[in-house]
Amino acid sequence: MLDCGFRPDDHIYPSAMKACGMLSWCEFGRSVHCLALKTGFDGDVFVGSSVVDMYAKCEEIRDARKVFDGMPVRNVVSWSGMICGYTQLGEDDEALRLFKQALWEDLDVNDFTFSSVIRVCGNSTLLELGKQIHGLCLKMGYDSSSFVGSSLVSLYSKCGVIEGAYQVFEEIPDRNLGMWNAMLIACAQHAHIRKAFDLFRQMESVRMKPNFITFLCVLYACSHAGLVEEGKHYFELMKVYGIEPGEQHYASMVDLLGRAGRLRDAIAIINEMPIKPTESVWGALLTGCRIHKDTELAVYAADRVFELGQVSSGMHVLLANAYAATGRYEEAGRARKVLRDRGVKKETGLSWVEQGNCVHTFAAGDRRHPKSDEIYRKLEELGEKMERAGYVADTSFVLREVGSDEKNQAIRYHSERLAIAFGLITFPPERPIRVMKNLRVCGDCHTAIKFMSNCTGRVIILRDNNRFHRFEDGKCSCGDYW
DNA sequence: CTAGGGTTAG
Repeated sequence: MLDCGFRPDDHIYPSAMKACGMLSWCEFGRSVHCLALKTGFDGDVFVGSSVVDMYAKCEEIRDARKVFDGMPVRNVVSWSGMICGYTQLGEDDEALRLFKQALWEDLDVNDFTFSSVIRVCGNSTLLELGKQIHGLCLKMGYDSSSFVGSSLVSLYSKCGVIEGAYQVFEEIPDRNLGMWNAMLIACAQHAHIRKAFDLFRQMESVRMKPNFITFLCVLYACSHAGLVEEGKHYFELMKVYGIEPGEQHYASMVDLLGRAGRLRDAIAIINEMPIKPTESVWGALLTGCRIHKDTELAVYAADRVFELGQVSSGMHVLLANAYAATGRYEEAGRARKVLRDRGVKKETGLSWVEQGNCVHTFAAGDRRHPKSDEIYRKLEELGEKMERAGYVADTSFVLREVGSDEKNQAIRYHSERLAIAFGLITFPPERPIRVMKNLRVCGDCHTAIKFMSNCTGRVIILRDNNRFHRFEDGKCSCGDYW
């Protein structure tokens, strides 16, 4: 067009920008942006908004912000684009700050804006803030949108309030695929397996066509319940719907079979894959190996990961832990040394609990919390009760070679226990204690928390890196399969 | 007379 001597106008620039953003063609986008500046279109709100979006999609958020700040006129699209840009990069704080500023400046936010900002709350498990924004949404009449609805379903689910997710789902009868998928994944995370299968049937009966994400959701549900046959059924069903299984579906199947102890079947799936197995596929196998203590196979899988030339810290930790779990501390140490030499950091285990507008975070053995003394006293006191009820600490989950006293100490103060104790001394008895953790809960803590729920009569909801555990009356919703 | 920019689910 330019070669033919035509000049782009205020309609053409946004389209060109959109294309650059979708392709992540940052440099090309920058040139078009320059041309818009030179030809005097930079003051146009459509052009400006599209430039903001283009830079945000190219992960050049600072350039996006520079353009945003320089816009003479901004509207709801410009604000939403900027907020959404921050959410896509995981800059949750900045997204929320901007949203607040938009409200402060009396700008009308709409369903686009709400959907983005609710997602932020979900990602950061900010239940209280999320609820407030949900309320605002109702007040402003944006609560019937499927986009807002799926963000809300996901928010409540991620924050451990599955009832809230169901309620939002029921209240929005006009559901699109994203909303069904959000509800499905919520069921999977909370181990409401029959409900997940029900939903899938309902989708079929209302002729909502599942997509590749839908199948990831149901496979995930099967994996969490150890339902191998059902998983195979859905995997086969993909063909009927004409959906080619991707890397993630294979990883899911390997995860399902591996967790269920069918490690040979898992290997068979990998061998039959028409595409090259990726790190996540081998990672799923490693997880199965760890659970079922098959160190030989774990080493084999780890070797394959090394061949891919990729290093992610989780992968090395899996290998190191596989060695340690069978008492081969020397090799575990060697694996850790590889981690250190390559500068890979193991993620610190953290647990957090939300109270009002605060998030209280704990690490294992942490004494930094102002209420530390009270928390540890609570754990001591509760520990005695638990032991009288039959709890015995299982120190095989301590993955370091230390004396048994030290092991006992290490395991008593894992981060989730500190967070739960904080909840016990802070929240009224009828309120469930919701704790989030970034790593997998260890077997001993899982047992201990069952005793805790029994000895205190409290409902404890713990999210680990993978799923939710709901402890009540000495039992866990995962049925001890996780 | 028409036309352009921003969202969800893993």
